[in-house]
Amino acid sequence: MSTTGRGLHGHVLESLGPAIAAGEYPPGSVLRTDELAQRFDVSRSVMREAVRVLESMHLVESRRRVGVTVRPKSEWNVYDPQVIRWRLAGADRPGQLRSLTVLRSAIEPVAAGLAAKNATADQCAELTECALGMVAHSRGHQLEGYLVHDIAFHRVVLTASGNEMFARLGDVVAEVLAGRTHHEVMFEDPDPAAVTLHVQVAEAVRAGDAARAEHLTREITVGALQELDILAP
Amino acid sequence: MSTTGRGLHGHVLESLGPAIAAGEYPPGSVLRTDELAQRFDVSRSVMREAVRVLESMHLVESRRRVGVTVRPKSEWNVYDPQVIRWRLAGADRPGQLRSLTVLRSAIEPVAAGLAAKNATADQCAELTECALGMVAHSRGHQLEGYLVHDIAFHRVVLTASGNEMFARLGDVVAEVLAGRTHHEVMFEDPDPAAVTLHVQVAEAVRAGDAARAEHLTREITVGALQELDILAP
DNA sequence: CGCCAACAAAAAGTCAGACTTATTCATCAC
DNA sequence: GTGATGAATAAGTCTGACTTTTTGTTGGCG
Repeated sequence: MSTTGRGLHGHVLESLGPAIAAGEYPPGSVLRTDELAQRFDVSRSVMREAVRVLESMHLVESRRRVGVTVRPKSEWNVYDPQVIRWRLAGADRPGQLRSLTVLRSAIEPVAAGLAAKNATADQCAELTECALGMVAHSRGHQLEGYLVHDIAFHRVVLTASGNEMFARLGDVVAEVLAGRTHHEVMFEDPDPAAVTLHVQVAEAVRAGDAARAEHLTREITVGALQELDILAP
Repeated sequence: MSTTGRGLHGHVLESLGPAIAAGEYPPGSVLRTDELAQRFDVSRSVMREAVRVLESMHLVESRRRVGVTVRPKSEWNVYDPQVIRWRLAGADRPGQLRSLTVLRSAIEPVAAGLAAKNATADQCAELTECALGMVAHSRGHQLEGYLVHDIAFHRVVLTASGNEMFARLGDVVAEVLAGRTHHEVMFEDPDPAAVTLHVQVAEAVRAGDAARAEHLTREITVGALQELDILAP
């Protein structure tokens, strides 16, 4: 599932990245390339490549004579899927999940509205298929099957919006939904009302009713916010 | 203004990144590290570091025996500020500006609503200061001064929302606003209605009126969409 | 006592070359 | 035609020497 890990430098990243993302090294901490190379038992070339990648994510800054310093969290490229994964794997997973859910609540309704205008016939069909799959797996503890269709549903909506920025949030939404199912309390079957809303969104998109698609999706995201107690009930 | 450029590998990136982002190399194009190193007159080590960064942005993929292949645009990390800058500097600048403006229209109203709940007293003061600055520079071709306060205003709102994901869009919004002023037709003074809206948003945030702040900001973004003919007038 | 300049140390940056490894393609036997 | 064998290729890795920038210190001078 993870995209990195190929090559030695990937291996190093997989170990060092999460550590930094988890705040193990407070902002301003200084790492030396040579020391890191020794610690991970790789050559300086490999370690330098890893540092370059961390630098491109704005997790660290490399300066001559001083070393590799960890940047404050406020400067990180928090939209980098890799960084998101690393943070979700770490200590501030709950906070990260909250931030991302709020982001969802802003993006997805607008995306659904655009999808109603721009979705192709194929995408409409795929959407109803996903919604029906959700219905089919909504009862009797088929959480995994439900999740698959839920993820696919939201991914199609984001893609069908026609906006590339929205489309690229598909992976993020997938992480959030999967996280909710796997790590949060989610032993019971999904809320029937939420399932119905998804079906209705699919209908609205097919009908080209942008306002309705947006409104219904907003109700879905409001539900997601309430689950995390971000909104008052 | 640009964060990259330090070191040889930065120079290479500054040249190769925009070229790829501009679509100069169609998806699937194959580059060889050694050839690139020769072309840019740098050592392989340096070129490898540059390629690693491009790889972390998902602009290219490096595979043994085949080379460095350019990925399809749909896989790029389009939220990477560097990638955004590169694309804004290239041929599909208009499309990029449209995508980002739509993104703004989704994010900023929600951010303003949250800001109304979470903004500190300092942030409220800063906000009104920005709004007043906009008013002060809204007449008599003081576009640069107006822009500075406009950017600051939106940055404060995004930061005051308390959501780190929103906060990190400050730079993106700045790019969009600056782009509109510098490269689009913007010879006349800003729309007085827009200026008023900003002042009112500042008031709503200070008053803690989330719904009003969100609604007013939505009106601002609708105006931005109309400017680009994304919405019917 | 304070300030500026020269100097020395430290760590990243750069380079060149040799070697390893995975992958692909072509060849050949079956 | 299919599957195994092998050679070619380009990335991956390592090492060691060298350069450059930055920082902190030292020492001289006002």
